[in-house]
Amino acid sequence: MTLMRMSKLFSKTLREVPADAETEGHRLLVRSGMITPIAAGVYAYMPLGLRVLHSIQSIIREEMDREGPDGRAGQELLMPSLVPIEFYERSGRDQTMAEILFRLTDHHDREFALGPTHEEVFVEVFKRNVQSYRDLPLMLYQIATKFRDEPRPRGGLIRLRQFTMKDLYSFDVDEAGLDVSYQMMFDAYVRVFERCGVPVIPALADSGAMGGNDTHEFLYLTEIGEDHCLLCPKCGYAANAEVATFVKESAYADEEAKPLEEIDTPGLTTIEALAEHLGVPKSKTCKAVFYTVTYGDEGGGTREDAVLVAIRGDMDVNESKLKNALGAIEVQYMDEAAVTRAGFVAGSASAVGLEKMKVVADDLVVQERNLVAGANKPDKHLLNVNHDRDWKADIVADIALAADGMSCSNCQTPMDERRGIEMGQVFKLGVKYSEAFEAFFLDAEGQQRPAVMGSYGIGIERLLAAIVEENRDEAGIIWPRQLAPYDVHLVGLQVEKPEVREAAESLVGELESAGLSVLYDDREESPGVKFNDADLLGMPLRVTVSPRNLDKGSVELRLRAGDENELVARDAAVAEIKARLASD
RNA sequence: CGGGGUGUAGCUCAGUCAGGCUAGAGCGCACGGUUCGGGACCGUGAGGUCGGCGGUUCGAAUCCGCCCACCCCGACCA
Repeated sequence: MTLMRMSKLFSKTLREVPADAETEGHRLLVRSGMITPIAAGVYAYMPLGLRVLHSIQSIIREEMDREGPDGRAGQELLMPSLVPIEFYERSGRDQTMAEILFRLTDHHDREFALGPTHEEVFVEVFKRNVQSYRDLPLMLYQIATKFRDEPRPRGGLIRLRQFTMKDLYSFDVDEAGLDVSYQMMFDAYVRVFERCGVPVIPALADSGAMGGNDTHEFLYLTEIGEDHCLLCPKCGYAANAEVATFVKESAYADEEAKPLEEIDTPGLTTIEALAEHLGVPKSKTCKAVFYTVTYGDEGGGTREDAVLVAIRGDMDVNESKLKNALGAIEVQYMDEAAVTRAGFVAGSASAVGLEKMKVVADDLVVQERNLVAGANKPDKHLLNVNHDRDWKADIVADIALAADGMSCSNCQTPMDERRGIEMGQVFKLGVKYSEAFEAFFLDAEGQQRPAVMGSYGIGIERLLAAIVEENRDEAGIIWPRQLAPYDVHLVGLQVEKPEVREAAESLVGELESAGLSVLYDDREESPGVKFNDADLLGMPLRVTVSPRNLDKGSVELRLRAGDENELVARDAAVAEIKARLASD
């Protein structure tokens, strides 16, 4: 359809916004009638909104199908949403993703999940079709609906429970091949976001429940984002706060160890209060934080344990790093009540004298000398606590959270902390799934080897949300030309007058013949209503046909992104319109 | 899952604290008329299980209990 008459258009614009609209972009999408909320994290996509989603998908398909240097390219297919639970049991993700998995049971008590992601299904299908290295490399993808029972959907289209994802999976003979696939997808993603008019930065990320090694997220930087990342203004280092490293300079490593001393600290249960009372910087203290840790075991079950985490008092624990250091499925912060219940002294805890408890220490705190730490007795702390002498960590690792102003580990420049939304992520998975599913191929030497995999996702609705967030003003959406539902918004004023209607209809015909798509406002509404709707809906170019203009033998053009009206001769209208759109 | 909030017409909301006649407004919608370059105006009209169930009461949108949905903060999250 290259023409839509607004008198026939199913969705209508809203003068008032549903109260629960969240971000400005979300408000505009709802007000413009492009999307309609159905349930928490579930939306209906109306005709105009769907056209944009389709345009986004076309761009993504073009970039996925583009041939790489050695001729490899994505091939599109479609996997089911209904996936037998065994698939996820086999990869262990029925456990690691248990909370977000939508499960259902059929009439024969057979269990299924609504696919939250499809590594398992792709690797199974791969296995059935590939036996030889001659078939590799392969890149398979789909654009399909995913289901995730998010504990808390939010931000309009930012965190949905049902959404569309483009997910591509690469299969290579070895790591070197994976590197090629990964780089290809990385480059393709840069092009996709560029073409969609959304600025992103690739940032180092955590692979989390996906498994695997290298991974980058493509972050759209915005105040409404839920991810935190650290950016180095000098060398360009960019990383999600979950994995961001920074320079840790020890402050007291050179001090002579002094004798341990117990002091009274009545009522001092926070690092701030303690440091202030003693007149020392927070960095001179050692903070103890307790976590309940969940590990997966061989049988597919889980077991829990408690750990004490020691970190310098001026820093916070990075739970992702902690989880990775422990090889755990989950770590859960123990609040004061839980700590007390577990028999520890909240506010005066430390690893000193704590037997048979696993202790994880940040790699900085173990270097420092003569720190202040809890005495594990109410209202008592210890001075001059030293690692090795007074306590010993079972695991020493970088588990500190990077924060604004900390120094870049590449170039020592202070980094900026920013918020962002993850638009897409690329993972080097390695052989985790191919081994679990025995997806082997025979190499040139006749050796059986697991395919080396990568996986690459883009959230389509999230991208839509970012596009609107990025391309708007007070009046409405300003679609980038390549994504606009229609090229031209043709407004007929006083269309009940035959001369206006005839002029508008004939111009519509000419525009269609010229290959342009047209949203034609043929409603009998006042000019204000029509202009405001045109601004709200955001087509790149507005063309006004009215008695006033026709009297001058003209029509009027106005770029949505600009603020100038321009009269052009009716006879030259199509050529002028094409020129305006091309230069937009 | 913890904390907070909201649920009354298609939308935005008032009315609930202090129970009382046919439950209201604006916008939208329908019809008629006047208008026509930035969300016009006049008139007429349709539209409601007051989130649900139960209770208290002569009487419940209003008080009590349970439940549900949605939103916000946190936990959580590829």
